[in-house]
Amino acid sequence: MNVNLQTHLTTGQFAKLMNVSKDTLFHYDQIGIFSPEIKDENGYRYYLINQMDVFNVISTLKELDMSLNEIKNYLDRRSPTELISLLENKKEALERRIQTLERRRTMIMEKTFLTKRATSIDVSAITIEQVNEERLFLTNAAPFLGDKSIYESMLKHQHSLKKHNIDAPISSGWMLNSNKIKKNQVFSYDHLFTRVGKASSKSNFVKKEGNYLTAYHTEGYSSVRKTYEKILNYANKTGRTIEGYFYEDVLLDELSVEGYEKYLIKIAVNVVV
Amino acid sequence: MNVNLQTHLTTGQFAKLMNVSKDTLFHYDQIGIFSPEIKDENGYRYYLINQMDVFNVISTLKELDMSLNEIKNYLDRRSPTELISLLENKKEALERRIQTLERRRTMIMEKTFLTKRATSIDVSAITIEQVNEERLFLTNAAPFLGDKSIYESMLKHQHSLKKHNIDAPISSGWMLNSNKIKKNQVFSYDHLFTRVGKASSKSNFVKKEGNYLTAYHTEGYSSVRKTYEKILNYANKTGRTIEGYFYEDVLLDELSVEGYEKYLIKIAVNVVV
DNA sequence: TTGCTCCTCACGTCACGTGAGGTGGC
DNA sequence: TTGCTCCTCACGTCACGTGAGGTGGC
Repeated sequence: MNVNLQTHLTTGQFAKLMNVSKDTLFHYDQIGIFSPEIKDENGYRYYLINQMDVFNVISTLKELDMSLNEIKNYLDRRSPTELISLLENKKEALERRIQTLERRRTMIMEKTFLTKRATSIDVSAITIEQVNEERLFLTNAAPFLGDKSIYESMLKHQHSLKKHNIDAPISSGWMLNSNKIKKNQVFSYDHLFTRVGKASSKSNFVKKEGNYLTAYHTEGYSSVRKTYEKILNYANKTGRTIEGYFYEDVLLDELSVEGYEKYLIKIAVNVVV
Repeated sequence: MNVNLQTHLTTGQFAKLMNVSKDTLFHYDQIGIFSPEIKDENGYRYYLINQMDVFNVISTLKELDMSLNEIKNYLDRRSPTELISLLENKKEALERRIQTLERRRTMIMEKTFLTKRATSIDVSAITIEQVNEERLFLTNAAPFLGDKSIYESMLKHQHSLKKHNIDAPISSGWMLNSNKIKKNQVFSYDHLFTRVGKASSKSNFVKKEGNYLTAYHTEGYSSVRKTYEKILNYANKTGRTIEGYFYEDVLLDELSVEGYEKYLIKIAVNVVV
């Protein structure tokens, strides 16, 4: 056999060069998608450097989410025109993928920020926060008739999000008109909101910038009303006027704590100082 | 059993809401990572809307490349501080991922462009092309002593790329000092180059902008010298002065054609008009 | 009753990974 | 001889997917 170790690479060498495991090369040989140029009598595989090109093609196509079978099929009928249409398809897929990952990245950063703040917060304090404008997507909440209406509202909100193609949302919460609390009416939410990012066209409501009277609730949803009233009392005592909606946000959720009772809920409402 | 179809979702409904298959939910139930809140006597599963949160957590972590087992482990010991360190890790992984995909996107666009042009080229023509500056990463080619030195050079180039962390390169090729061709010296390449994008700090050579006398070779590497001489003759005949390096690029490679003999090779050299 | 959904096995698949046990070249 | 690399099975794994065959509610 004409095996020159200067120019022919063993399975291990080629694997190293291509940043894959030897098993991968065995596997490719076995399914017939990529075999060494030379097989010695003793069964040793020898790859040529120029096989790198072919291997790179396979890697590239694989990273474009093609299965080995699809790749094999493409390679069997490859041509410049086939390649162009393949690449144009893949380009779009890739861009969608990148967008998803970008959104996920914003989500992660947002979540990290919120969680960090949540761990350093004095949950018993009432503060005034300067808040920037935010774009929200709202749906109406069902009139409150027990847990059932909460479920209904959430379900409806989810379906709306799906319908409007809002995926990987940043965060969601509830809204409640402050007049209801002022007038001591029945405690029932008006809207569910989902933050949609500044650039999004999906927003149907703008939460205006300004000063928000903010408090935290730590004892689970069932007693959340107490904190609404705490805010109202505080505003009355300090002579401030509450305006618009209460915004209810979850700072610590299932990602970091287990069960609704441990959630950290933030309640904020615009005040005219 | 207290099953209320208004507030409890069946496996199918929940699957639809979460954009996954029913099998996924069965699977999650089986491995104990995510089970329905309620199992009826007849074995029917019922999920609560608020289980969406938990499921979303799993989806999110999965998209951060965690295995179901890792996710289960994290969920079992979750806490705000654990979450923060997890997210910070994942953020970096995500950014590396996005970068890779971005590079791949440029590569795809570049490749599409080149392939499109390659299919519309008159391969027998010699033309003068206006070319922008390009940043290259060079390694020296081994002195030509047959195929072996070609392999050695390629191997060395690849190892250099790996060493300098240049992955997903745009395209590579060979360089040959035009004086050698002019003086009819032995045909042997001087460098291998890899394009590294304008912003990269990895470049160690700048291919200058200017007019490049360009021809194409279609009969495989072994006879490539003919086209070099064709260019030289053309320059002499038209009274142009050739300068610097010949750049040898492959326009159609294994991605679209099978085998070196079918490659479309582009050869270009700077001319002072 | 029909059509749709629910269930549980058990086996398949995809792209390798993981030993186990043995060979071969400097 | 030692250490490293090569090989071939065969079985495992991960995250489901795919029938097959049967049940249950409006």
